[in-house]
Amino acid sequence: MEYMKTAPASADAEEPRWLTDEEQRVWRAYIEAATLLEDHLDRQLQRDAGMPHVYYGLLVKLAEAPDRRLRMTELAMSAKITRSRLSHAVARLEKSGWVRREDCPSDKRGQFAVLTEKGQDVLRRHAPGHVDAVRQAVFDRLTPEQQKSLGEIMRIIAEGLQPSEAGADLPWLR
Amino acid sequence: MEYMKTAPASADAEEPRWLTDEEQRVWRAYIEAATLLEDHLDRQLQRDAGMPHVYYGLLVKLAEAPDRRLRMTELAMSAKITRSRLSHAVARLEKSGWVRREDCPSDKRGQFAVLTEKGQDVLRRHAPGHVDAVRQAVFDRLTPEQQKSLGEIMRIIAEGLQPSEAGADLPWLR
DNA sequence: GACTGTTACTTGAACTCTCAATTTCCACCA
DNA sequence: TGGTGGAAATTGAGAGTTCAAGTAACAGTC
Repeated sequence: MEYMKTAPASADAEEPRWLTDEEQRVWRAYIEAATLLEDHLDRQLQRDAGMPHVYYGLLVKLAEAPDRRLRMTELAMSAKITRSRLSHAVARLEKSGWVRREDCPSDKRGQFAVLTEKGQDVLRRHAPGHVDAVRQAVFDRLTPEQQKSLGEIMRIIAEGLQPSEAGADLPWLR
Repeated sequence: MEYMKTAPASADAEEPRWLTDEEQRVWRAYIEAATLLEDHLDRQLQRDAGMPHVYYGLLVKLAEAPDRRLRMTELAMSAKITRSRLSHAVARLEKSGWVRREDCPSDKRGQFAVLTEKGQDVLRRHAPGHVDAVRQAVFDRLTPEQQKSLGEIMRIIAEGLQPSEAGADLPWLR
C-alpha cells in the first residue's frame, strides 16, 4: 500500500509516519471526490461554454477586477497557477476573443489581461449553468455545518501551501 | 461575478439560485486548496519519482490488488479516470518499466495491467516521501474532528458524482 | 552611463489529457 | 452459423500543461 507500512520496521532505518487506516480512508475519499469533481466541472464547461474550468475561473477573476483588467502576475497568483500556464491560457482566450492584452504604461515589461465584451457575454450566458452544476455536486448535498467545515478545512490547507501568502510584494499594488 | 447575481432580476427569466457570499467563500477556498494541493503533489512526485500524482496512484492500486494485477476497466474505475486516459497512462508506465500488460485468458478483448518488480521498487522508495508530503500538507494541519469531517464530506461529494456507484456490473468480478 | 541582479512575461518542446473514432471480441438469438 | 448489438481496449489528433530557457525592461550601484 501506498500509505501503509508493508515491510517490518527495520532497526536502522527511520520508519516513516505512515497514514493510519482512518487517515487513508479520508485521503482516498478526498482524491476520489476531487478527481470526479474537477472532471465533472471541466466537462460541463467544455460542453456548454467551450472552455475548461480553469479558463472559466480566469474570466471570472477578470470580471471581478476593477476595470475588468489584471496584470498577468496578479491574475496568475490569484488563480494559483504559474505564469507560464497563464501565458498559454491567455493566448487561447485571446484567440477566442474573450480576453485582450494591453501594455502596461508604467512598466514596459508588464501586460494587462482585459476581459472583452464578448468575454462578459460568455460569462453571463454560462454562469447560471455552472452555478447549478456546483450546487448539485456540492452545496445541495451538504448540511450548513458541513459547508462551514469544508470552508475552514480548505482554507487551512491552502494557507499551508501558499508560496508566500502575501500580496505584500508586488510593488505595483502600492 | 461567477457565482453571484450581477444583473437585476428580470421579470420573465427564471433567476438562477446564485451562491450566497458565504457559499462563494467556501467554494473559492475549495478551488484554491485543491489547485494548490494537486500541484504540490504533482511536483513532489514528478521531481522525486519521475511521474505525476495520478500515475503514482495507479501503481498503488495495482500494488494493493490481488496478484498485483487489475483489468484495465477495473483500474480505470477505481482511479476514477476514463479508459482512454488509462490506456495512454499504462503505455507510458510500461515504457518506464513499472507496469506490464498481460492478455486476459478468459476474454480475449481484456488486458491486465500488472505491476512489475521495478514498479514495486519505485513505490517502496518513494512512498515515504509522498506520505510525508501528504501529512505536511493536510493531516498535520487538521484536528481529528476536521479530518473526520473532511472524510465524510468528500465521500458525499464522490457518491453524488459516481457514474453508477456499483461494481455490480462487471461480470468478470463474479 | 555601463554593470549586476531581479522581475515580467513568453516561448518551444515534451508530456498528458480529451474526444471521437476504430478494432476486436463476446453474447445472444434466430 | 451467421447476424447484431454491446463491451474492452486502443488510437490519433488536437488541446492543455510543465519545465527549462529565453527576451526585455527595471532598479540600484559604482
